[in-house]
Order: sequence, then C-alpha cells, then structure tokens
Amino acid sequence: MGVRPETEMTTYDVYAKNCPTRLVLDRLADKWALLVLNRLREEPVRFNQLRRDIEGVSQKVLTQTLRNLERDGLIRRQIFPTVPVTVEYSLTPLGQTLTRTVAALAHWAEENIDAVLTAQQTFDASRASHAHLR
Amino acid sequence: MGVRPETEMTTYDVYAKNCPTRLVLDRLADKWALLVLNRLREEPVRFNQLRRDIEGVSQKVLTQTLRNLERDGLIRRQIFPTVPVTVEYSLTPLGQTLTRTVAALAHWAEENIDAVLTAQQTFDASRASHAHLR
DNA sequence: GGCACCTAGTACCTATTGGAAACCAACCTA
DNA sequence: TAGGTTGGTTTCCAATAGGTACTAGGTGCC
Repeated sequence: MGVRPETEMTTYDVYAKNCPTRLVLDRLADKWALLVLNRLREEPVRFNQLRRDIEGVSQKVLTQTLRNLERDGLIRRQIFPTVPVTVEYSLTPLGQTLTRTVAALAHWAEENIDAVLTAQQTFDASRASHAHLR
Repeated sequence: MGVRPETEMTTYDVYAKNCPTRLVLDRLADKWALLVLNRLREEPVRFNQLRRDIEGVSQKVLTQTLRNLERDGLIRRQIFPTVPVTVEYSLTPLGQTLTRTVAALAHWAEENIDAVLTAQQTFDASRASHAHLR
C-alpha cells in the first residue's frame, strides 16, 4: 500500500451520516452477503452451487449480491469458456481479510443460538403476561 | 457454560433455510443493529442520545431495532422513574460477547474503506467502458 | 431438430420497509 | 393552563426489495 498521508484519517466515523464507512457497513449488513462470503471462505464456488448451498436465495438476489461484492473488490468473478460456461466466484485478498470477521460472526450465531432463543421465549412470555395492559 | 449434551449440535447450519442461526444472522445483518451494539459497547446510552449519535436513524426504526435486540437478549432496557422518564440501554453479558466481533467489523470498515472505494471506481470505470456492448 | 444446462438480464407485480408526523402519558415549570 | 421533555406508538404514504417468470446464447446429447 505504500506510504499514505494521514490526512483526515480521524474523520472516518461509522456513526456519521455521510461517512463512506457507513456504505461498507450497509453492504456487510446483508444476510446474503455474509452467507456468500462465509461460503467462499472455504473454496471458490460456482454460481449454481452457491444457489443450491445457500437455501432460500433467489437467482436474482444472488446475482445482485455477487455483483455488489464484486464491485466492492471483495470477491472475484472468473469465467471459464467450458461447455456450458463455468463462472467461478472466489475471495480476493481484501475479501479474505474480511471473512475472518464474518466467520467469527457466523460462529457466534451457531454458538449462542440457544441463549438467543431462550431470551426470545422469556421476552415473549413476559409480553404475553402484560398483554392485558395494551 | 457447563455440560451440555451434544444432541443435534452438528445440525446447526447457517446455510439451511430454517436453521435458527439464520434468524440470528438476519438480525445481525442490520446496519442499525450493528451501529447500536457498537455504540453501547462503550457505555450505557439513553434513547435520545442514541438517536442523536447514530445519524440518520428515525425514531420508529430505532425503537424497533432496540426492541429486537432486547428480545434477543443482547441489550437490556432499564427505566428510571425520573422526571422526565429516563430509559437506559446497555449490553447484556451475551451482548458483550458479540460486540467484540461487531467492533471488529466496524474496525474493518474503517481500515479498508479506501480499498473498497478504489475497487468500486475501478469496477464502475470498467463497466462504463463496456457500456456500448449493452 | 428439440431439449437441457449454465449464467445471467429484464420486466412485472406485490410485499415489506421506512420516513414524516401526529398523538400519547406523565410530570415539571412558568 | 399552556408548553416542554423523554420515550415511545400509531397512522399514512412513498420507496425499495424481492419473487416469479420470460428471454437469451452457446453447445452437447438423443
């Protein structure tokens, strides 16, 4: 990356309305994007394989998600002129630095799902008992 | 966490359509939720303070976000009968285990924003040069 | 020749989201 | 009694997202 002047480094603030970091966070705050990144962490995957692996995603939305991630430089799209055509998606080096964090998020979800479900039940039960107040 | 039978531990799969971990990931895949969690990492914050700190969030959406996070057991809502009423939001222990990861995500965004913006420009320029093909 | 496969692009329509603003409740102050 | 403050809820409306389905193109298979 080379030497970079520190001009305005401190002005980046995720809480600020027009800060570009917000744009990045918006992009990452997408369940399909997170799932795609996490899936690609293991290996390069083809379009229809992704479509099959990630249950519930429609063709259109998967295309959009992949296009966005590609635009952000997080994944790479490679076309192989086989028959029928093969399109392989893989992580860029930049994407790889991110997926460690994404993997941690997915891991957290799998680890703490029980606690979350319990909390939800407690919350809902509490709400139900107060229902007459509404 | 104590001893826990390993029954069906391996059945949790974020890629599966109806897996509960998907629900958690969906909840986390929300830019306002991430921003709120990250803000609460520092200290307990009151409703209107959050509203002011997180630029661009509307009252309605902030309320919904907080309610969801509370339901998931990630944040706690405390009412102090002052005048006017004080409502303070803080992280639960469960929420704290998560925010380390959330913070890493926000940190990544601030660190790599330049690379992402550059990638976007390259991508858009490439698209523009191929525009005549469309 | 027709059909299937793979990776899309695009159009149409509907469901959900989200913003703006009004309303509410309690209580203090002027 | 009017007005202000905190922390909401509710209603209305517009924008966006997303699903379905049709189209396409190149090629091997039967």
